[in-house]
Amino acid sequence: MPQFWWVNHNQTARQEIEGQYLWSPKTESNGARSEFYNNMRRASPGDFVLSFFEQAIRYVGRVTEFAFTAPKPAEFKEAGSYWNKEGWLLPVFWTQLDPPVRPKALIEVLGPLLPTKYSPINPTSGSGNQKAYLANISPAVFQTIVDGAIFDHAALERGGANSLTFEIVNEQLEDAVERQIKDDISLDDTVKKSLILARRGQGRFRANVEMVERSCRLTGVTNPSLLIASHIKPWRLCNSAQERLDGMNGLLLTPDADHLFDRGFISFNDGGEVLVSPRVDRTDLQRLGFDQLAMQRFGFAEAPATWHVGAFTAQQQSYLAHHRTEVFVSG
DNA sequence: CGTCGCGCTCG
DNA sequence: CGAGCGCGACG
Repeated sequence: MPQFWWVNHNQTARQEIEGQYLWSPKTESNGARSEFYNNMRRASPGDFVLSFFEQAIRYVGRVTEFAFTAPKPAEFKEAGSYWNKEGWLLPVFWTQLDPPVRPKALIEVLGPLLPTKYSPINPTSGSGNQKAYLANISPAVFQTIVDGAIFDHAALERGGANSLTFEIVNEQLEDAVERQIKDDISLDDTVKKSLILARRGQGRFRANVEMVERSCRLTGVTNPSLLIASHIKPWRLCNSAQERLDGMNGLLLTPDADHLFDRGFISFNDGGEVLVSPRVDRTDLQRLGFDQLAMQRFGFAEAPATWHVGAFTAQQQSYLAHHRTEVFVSG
């Protein structure tokens, strides 16, 4: 069952609709957790989103990918200057709602349907709630808004095919980092070459990882030609040449395990336990190609959401600790 | 059109 | 308390 969401984004709606995404900081500027920002990680592919700005719902969107870590979009300019530079990017395919729907006009019907906490608008006045960003709403609220207006439901269904995906955005972010590396006069050419090869898990980085890791932690596969040298702390988020080339910042994974790890669907804790993100259920894991070997090896069909894959070194643990911020923890 | 201050809601 | 992707007034 899809979920339904409502986003208040008066300040950035133009950019976010144009770019087919939503972006939020991970926390408030003082570090406090925010239910509305955490909802960015709860939103799943196929969910519906209502876009609220200038006091009306003007667009309807469909989530096309899980959220992932990305810098604050440059096109925001002055808007949200107090937000952190790093946040969640949620790909959403938007279509226009015509005519726009003013919640205030429907507030008598809408009010009782709204949640008592974390509501996107005041249930009696119908005014937008400044505290709110991405708010969870009931199917009834969604239906009430959308009734009477027109949006291209078929386009929303097709939307995923031609909208932003993790691969495309990640590619853009990595390209920008790669340009910085190439322009960095403090790095010599051999280091630059190693750093750029490391992006694809090749060269010196892979050799360094192979000194630490021997097989895929999830599937047990040892054949090097079947394994990818994957960064624990993602290449695009590393802060130095040292981090990008550090063998302790890598794991050897089969491609499907790498896919799940890279997106934060699975992670590892200090004790070497596998953590499965609560936003992914078992059928999702299977659909995403979770290796049959792993299912046999760990009895996944019967097993709890965590299982043990062996100890990590202290340095690996420090990288894993960063990666775990990628894994959504409920509450 | 942008800025400012008043709200309310949340931790 | 302070923080926040709203709102309307005022220029």
